[in-house]
Order: sequence, then C-alpha cells, then structure tokens
Amino acid sequence: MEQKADFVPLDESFFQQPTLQLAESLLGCLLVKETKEGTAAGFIVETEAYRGPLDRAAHSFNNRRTKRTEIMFHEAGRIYTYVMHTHCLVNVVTGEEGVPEAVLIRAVEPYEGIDLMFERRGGTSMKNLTSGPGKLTKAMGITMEDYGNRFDQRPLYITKGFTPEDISTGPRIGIDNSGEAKHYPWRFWVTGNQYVSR
DNA sequence: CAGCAGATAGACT
DNA sequence: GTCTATCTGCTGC
Repeated sequence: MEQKADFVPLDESFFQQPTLQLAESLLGCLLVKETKEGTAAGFIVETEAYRGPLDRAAHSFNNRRTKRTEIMFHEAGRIYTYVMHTHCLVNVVTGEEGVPEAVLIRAVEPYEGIDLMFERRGGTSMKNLTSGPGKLTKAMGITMEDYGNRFDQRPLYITKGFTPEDISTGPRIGIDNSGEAKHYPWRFWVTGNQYVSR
C-alpha cells in the first residue's frame, strides 16, 4: 500500500493532437519521474515545438533519420531524450508514425520531491531549480534510460495538472544557426510564471 | 552582461 | 579523426 494512486498518467489520445496545439496543451500538466530515491514531479510551464521536415532547427529537418532521431519518427507519446554538452534534454514525440515532430520541455515548476531535486542539483535557489531544460532533467533524474519509453506509463510520465490562466508565445531559444526557422513563434510558456527559463 | 569552459554522443570527411 | 550541438555555471568587465 505504499503506492501512491494520486498520479494517473494521461491517456495516449492526449498526445494525438497537432504539434503546436499539444505544445500549448502540455502547459500546466504535471511531469512525474519515479526513481528508487523517490518521486519528483513538476508542472510544465514552458515548451517549444519542433516540426520535422519543415523546421531547420529540428534534428529531424528534411526527414533526417538517424539513430538519434529515430524515435521522432514513431507515434506520438514517446520520450525523446538527448544529451547536449553536459546536460540531458527531454522531448515529447508528436505526430503520427513517420512524422518526425516533437515538443521540447524547457521548464517546470517544482511540485513534489523538492528535497530530492535540491539534492541532485546541489546548492542553488528554488527559482533556479528547474527553470531550464538541462536543469529540470538533472533535478528530476531524467536520463538516456528514458529514451524511447512512453509518457503514458511509468517511471516517467505526464498527468493532469492545472489550467494556465494565460499563455504567451515567442521565438525559440538556442537555435541561432537555423536560418529562418529561428523566428518561428513556436515557444509557449505560462505568462508570468517565475520558473520559465527567461 | 558578454565570454567561455565543461564533457558526451552522433554525424560527417 | 574532427566538428557540432534544443545548455549551464562561472569569470571578469
């Protein structure tokens, strides 16, 4: 009876929305990671959409299909983790089988397992704990182990959170060498939330 | 606030 | 073998 029944993963049909719409729908949802050290959870407050063939900023631009991007060609709801420099980033795969699109989770608001997150992140402030894509994966213990799993089942999954009052959009971050694509307003965040990366 | 080091996986010559 | 990358934290003006 140790098991918490509070967190019920979202149904897979949730992920079967157009990528831009899903990026917006994900705001306010609760991202949960269960490990043997404990459970860490946080509300998603910032996302970015990456749209395969059309999007120069996406790893899957021009349908580039490699070992790394392979998972983006799968059905919606898969987990795409990617190691960048010293950090791991986490994406939600969207689109139907064969359509390489994804949503990057850029920031969450800490909700449960906050002590555990501080332990993993070392000395830092509450505001700095999960306010960035590399920070949140470290705080929650998300790694390449999660690559290819599904967001509708443990140990890494998404469940219902709150409904954001107001949502902002703007250009994405960290894709300066992507030509035109860098101006696309495919970044979404909860307006005014202090855990948004910038 | 600009500049840069850090450290790993995968693409490309 | 070399180069780039969906970033972060620290240093020095």
